[in-house]
Order: sequence, then C-alpha cells, then structure tokens
Amino acid sequence: MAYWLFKTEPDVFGWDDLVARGDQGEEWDGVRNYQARNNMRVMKKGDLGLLYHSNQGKEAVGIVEVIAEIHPDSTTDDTRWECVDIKAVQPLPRAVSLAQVKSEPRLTSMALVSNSRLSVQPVTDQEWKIVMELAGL
DNA sequence: GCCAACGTTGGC
DNA sequence: GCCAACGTTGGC
Repeated sequence: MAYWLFKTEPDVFGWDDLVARGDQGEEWDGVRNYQARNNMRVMKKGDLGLLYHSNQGKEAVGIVEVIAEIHPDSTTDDTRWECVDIKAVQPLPRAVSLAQVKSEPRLTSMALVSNSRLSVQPVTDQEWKIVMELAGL
C-alpha cells in the first residue's frame, strides 16, 4: 500500500467538508497538473493519504483513504484530466504543521518541503511513520 | 500584499 | 526544441 498527500485550501474545500461527505467521499477534481495527475493514476483503492491545508493552517489535519481509482474528472471535457475519489478516515490527534515538517531532520526530503507547489504528492513509508508519530498516532 | 519557484504557452 | 513571457501557487 502506498501513501500520499493531498493539498487543499480549507477556504474552498477543507477537512470539515470532506468529513461532511461521509463514506461517499469526494471526487478530487480540479487538478490541472500532470505530475499531480500522474500520482493519482497509480493510486490504488485503500491507499492512505494526508490531507494538508495550504494557506490557512499550513498543516496536515487528517487521514484520508482512496475509495475510487482514476477516472475522468467530471468538471471538464478535457480527457487529459482525471482524478480519484477520497474519503475522510480520521482526524490527526495533533495536526502536523509545515514548520514541524521543516524542522524534523528526517522529513527534509518530503515533497511538501522540496516541491511545495505540487498538489498531490507521494509520501514514503518512512515519512508516513514519522508524521504519524508527530501526530500522536 | 509581495515575491520566489515553478509550470505552461507560444513565437521563433 | 529553445526560451522568454506569463500565470499560478503558496509561504511569509
């Protein structure tokens, strides 16, 4: 199983919104970046991810699960853009901030630091474990 | 609100 | 296929 990180602006669609969708989850549409799309293409049902709030908060706030693999993005007719569906699994007992990630020596190679603009990022097993520690899990 | 970093577009 | 111009993202 692989791990991921999904970035979102809480003003537009945040953790609370995803929780409100319940088990039916939400189509992660609107991604218009090839790297981010390519990451979604290789996701498998059951993969887990972090939900990260950019701009407001700048912290990972919850764990999400991939519930539908890659399919066309219903918000566009452009066939280049595809997406997955995700649902909220559980909130992190302690949100993990960008500042924490940056100051943790073992996390300096996380895409969140090295490629901060990428909206859907891979997270390694090792990174996941460390983030879970920081989150209190 | 500024600006650095990065991706995309389009002229050549 | 290169690269300048432009737009967007996201931290500060």
